[in-house]
Amino acid sequence: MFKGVFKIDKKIIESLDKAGYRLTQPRKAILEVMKENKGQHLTAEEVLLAARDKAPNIGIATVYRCLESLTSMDILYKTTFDEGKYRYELSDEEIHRHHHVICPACGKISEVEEDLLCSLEQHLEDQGYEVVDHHLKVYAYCPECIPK
Amino acid sequence: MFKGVFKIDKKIIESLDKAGYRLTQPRKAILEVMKENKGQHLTAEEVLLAARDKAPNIGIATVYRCLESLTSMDILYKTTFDEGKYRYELSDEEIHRHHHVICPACGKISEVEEDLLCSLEQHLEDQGYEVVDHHLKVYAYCPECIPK
DNA sequence: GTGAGTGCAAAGGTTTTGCACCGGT
DNA sequence: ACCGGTGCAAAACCTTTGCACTCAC
Repeated sequence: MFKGVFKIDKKIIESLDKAGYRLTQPRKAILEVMKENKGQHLTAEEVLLAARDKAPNIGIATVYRCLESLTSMDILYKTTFDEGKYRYELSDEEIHRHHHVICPACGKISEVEEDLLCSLEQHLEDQGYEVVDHHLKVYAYCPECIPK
Repeated sequence: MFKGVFKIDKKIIESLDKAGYRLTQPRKAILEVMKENKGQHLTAEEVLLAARDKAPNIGIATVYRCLESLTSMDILYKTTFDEGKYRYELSDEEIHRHHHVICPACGKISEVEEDLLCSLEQHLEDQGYEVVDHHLKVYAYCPECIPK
């Protein structure tokens, strides 16, 4: 078991341990960065820059490999907002489903809390599907950007 | 006005003309390909291969440039299913909103007809947003792929 | 001590861009 | 005839991979 770690949730440490992953300096740095930016959607490049403060020698390949393994463990959620690159966010156990509102003008991304898709998922399950996850992106001008 | 074109919808021809775009051989080929594959989600590469039958000298750069301009005119819809590349489909005026069901096992993409998001959009508009579009992706094992 | 994990650099895949030429209007 | 559009090749990006070295266990 790993010792002397306080900045990262015990639950995450245990998941890593259970999956046989070592808690290395780069992984620690990345987890801290993701925790410090909870609710944000970071690119690999952004994670790299922030992680360099904690682990100066970290390289982009390591960032990608760590983000990938953390995503496969459901510690992170990987998505894209159609910009030609991926973004990662810390998974929140309370909110498994992802609802994002994207403003076409300022690009701000906010979260919608409501889960109003239960009936749709029920409908699919009635047809023999087994729903695993969903991702809803709503494109909407935010109050500050509404065009006149 | 363009003459001698029958394979492409008059409405699309008029849109192109009104926007000042010429109806060139490559654009014609691409529009035909998209029409022949209505309901499918094609990559630029797939469009290129299919378009070569109609315009043998067409290059990938032209495909990207055409797909881009057609997308900006809302003739095509551009999206991604998190594979590291974009896919394009012919826009359907009757269905402005995009609901896709993606099977994690076989990768098949099907469409959901229902629009069950009216209440969510109403909720956002009450908060001062102006909803423009949305894209819902549901990840669900299709009946043939349900794991035992 | 051992092998998972790392850092670097090179490669891979998709998309964009520069530029001279072509072809729709 | 004009100039938007094209084709080719090169460049730009983001992401992945190969390999020798390191460090968490």
